[in-house]
Amino acid sequence: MARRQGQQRRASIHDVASHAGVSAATVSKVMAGVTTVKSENAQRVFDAVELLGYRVDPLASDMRRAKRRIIGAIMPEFESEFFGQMVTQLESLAEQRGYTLVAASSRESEARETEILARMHDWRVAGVVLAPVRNEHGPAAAFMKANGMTGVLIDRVLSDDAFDTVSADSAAASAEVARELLGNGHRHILVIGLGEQAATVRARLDGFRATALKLAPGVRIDVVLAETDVEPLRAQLRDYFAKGERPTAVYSLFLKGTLVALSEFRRRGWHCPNDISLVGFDDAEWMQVTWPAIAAVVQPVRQIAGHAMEALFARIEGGEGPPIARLEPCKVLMRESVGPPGNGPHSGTARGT
Amino acid sequence: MARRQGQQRRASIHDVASHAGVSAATVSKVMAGVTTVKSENAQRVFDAVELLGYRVDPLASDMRRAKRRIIGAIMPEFESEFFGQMVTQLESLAEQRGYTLVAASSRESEARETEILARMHDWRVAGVVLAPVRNEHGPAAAFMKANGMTGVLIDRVLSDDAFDTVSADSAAASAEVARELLGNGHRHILVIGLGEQAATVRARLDGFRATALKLAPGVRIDVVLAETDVEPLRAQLRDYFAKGERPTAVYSLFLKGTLVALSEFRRRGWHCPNDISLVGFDDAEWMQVTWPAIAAVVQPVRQIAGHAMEALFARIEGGEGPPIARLEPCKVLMRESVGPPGNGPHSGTARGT
DNA sequence: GTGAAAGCGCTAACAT
DNA sequence: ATGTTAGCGCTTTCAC
Repeated sequence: MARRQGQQRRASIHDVASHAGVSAATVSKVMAGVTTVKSENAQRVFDAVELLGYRVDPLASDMRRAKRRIIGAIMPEFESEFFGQMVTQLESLAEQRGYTLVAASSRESEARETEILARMHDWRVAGVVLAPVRNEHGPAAAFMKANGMTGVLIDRVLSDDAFDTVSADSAAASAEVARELLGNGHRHILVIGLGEQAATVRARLDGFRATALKLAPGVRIDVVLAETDVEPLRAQLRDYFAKGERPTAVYSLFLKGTLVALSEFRRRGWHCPNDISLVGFDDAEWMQVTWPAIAAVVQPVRQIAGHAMEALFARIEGGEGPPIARLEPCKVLMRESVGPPGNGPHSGTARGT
Repeated sequence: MARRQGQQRRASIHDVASHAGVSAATVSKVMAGVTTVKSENAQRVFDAVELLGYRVDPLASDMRRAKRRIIGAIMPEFESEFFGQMVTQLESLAEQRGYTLVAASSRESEARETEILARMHDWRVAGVVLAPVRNEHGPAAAFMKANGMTGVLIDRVLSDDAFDTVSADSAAASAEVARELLGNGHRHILVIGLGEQAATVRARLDGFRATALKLAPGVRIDVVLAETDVEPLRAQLRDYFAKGERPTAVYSLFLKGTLVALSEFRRRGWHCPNDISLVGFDDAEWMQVTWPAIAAVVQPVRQIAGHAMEALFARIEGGEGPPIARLEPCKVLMRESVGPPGNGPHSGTARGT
């Protein structure tokens, strides 16, 4: 039987006040936990609150206060484990401080990113956690500066002259990947990535290359970088292998690259680690259960979220001082997709389904 | 050089009014697109708006209006592709109608679910899209009813006597899976799932069983259902195989079950589809690139989100009538993880890494 | 056509 | 210790 939907009017602070026989101001004080209220009156307020099911309207409350207790979060996407976990963390941390998190996805578009930011500014959010599509030099960060917004930049950033930044220590993690691969004896390695996320991809590439060259000056490092999207990368990778290149290991600088690499291996009938080794930046749940399990760099989501919120609230509460750039250490999980080179010969021909 | 963060006061409607030499009421009308304003005055308002960078404060605006243009979305989690895509879709649809989506994760807890809902009620959201942890009979839906909230239930629901519901047609999809597996010759199939999400899991199980039995009355269908969490399921599955059970195919009723099944196969050294076939409810990007690719039921996220929002806005705008229960058709993607049984003998001993 | 007045639900000074 | 007053930024009658 269709119950009628629709909001019956909720009790307001005045309803409570008249039920309790006090003024709205007193109710407000009781709700705020001010102790200077006569305990008898406080009790009457509590009773009325109970009776009427009264709850403070956070919007009306914020309206009067100086700052709104809303934090905005802008992520490039919500579909990956990484950003999903990030939003979950941020939400929970905001909530702990009595703030509401409003999250939005820029869907990898800088234009949308700025639009969302403008809307968050309209909402007069207390602060923003921005995971920019590209890096700290994009239009969104500029908008935040121009409008005096409070914010923290995370993930695809290194450091900024106006905002605190928190990201994974890509360079250090990549250096460790280099040590592992070189230690396994690899001397011809392909690195794949998406170029425009400059900040972090550059750090990952440089960190890898520097350490690899130090450990084995003769190592050959090929790089396949696409500009914006993942499909061009797939095409470039296909060309690369079609030319007859036969690296013994691939290091993918981002999650979708790992998927692309895997699917290209499949097309050619190569198996890890016998035909080729694979390590990816960014871990995912499925990587442990595939055969073979895929080695991956695990980003410390909780630390990034935690330090981002810490920094943000410090600024919201008026904290001064130069911006701080944090790099959080990653874990590198070496799984079965990595082994010594040349365990099995490459099959020279593609043989996919 | 640390630029000072912090909001300089934004222009209010009164600032615009005085700059334009009109009243706030007129500015409000111009912003709302009312046409009865003298075009000369309208122009002066536009100029002032431009000059001051004025934008309506949506919260203050909602304060005065009857209903707030905020939609709440509550998902069990944000970490999976399915719910990530769902939130992205919902956000975009809400935005198209001039609403803001506030999303929150119940983290698979009914207690938290109700808490979040209470907070959304405090926010006086216009409506809620709730993907309940369990099913339509949980405390959250009850809270919504008790408080006269407007809402739509999605995903782990079948139908409700108070709210519109939208979910994937689990039964039909499972029937198709049954046809595929039986058609391949399987006569001993294991179905695994998580029991407490009763609504959909039950539909998936029943849909599968009914069709399987119709096609081959002698088929043996084993069921391993865990109550709440995924780890107990893993344990039960391990016991099941340890007893010497050797089904030729496994149908997992939910994503994490597919991962668990895969990892158990690995422990035992079984490969798909030669040693055992596998189909999972819920698709994921990685399933196409693993070796072998995993067959999966693809839920129509866009349709679910679209119809949910349609139904929700219809109710928000006062639509009456009995609740509608929609079932959206799924796609079943048969991939390499499914083949005829007995292509290769099971290796009787575990041989994992 | 336009503006004055009255709030939405709340809180913060300031009186009392 | 409590109530009164004055708004936060906006919209909406309702006179003019």
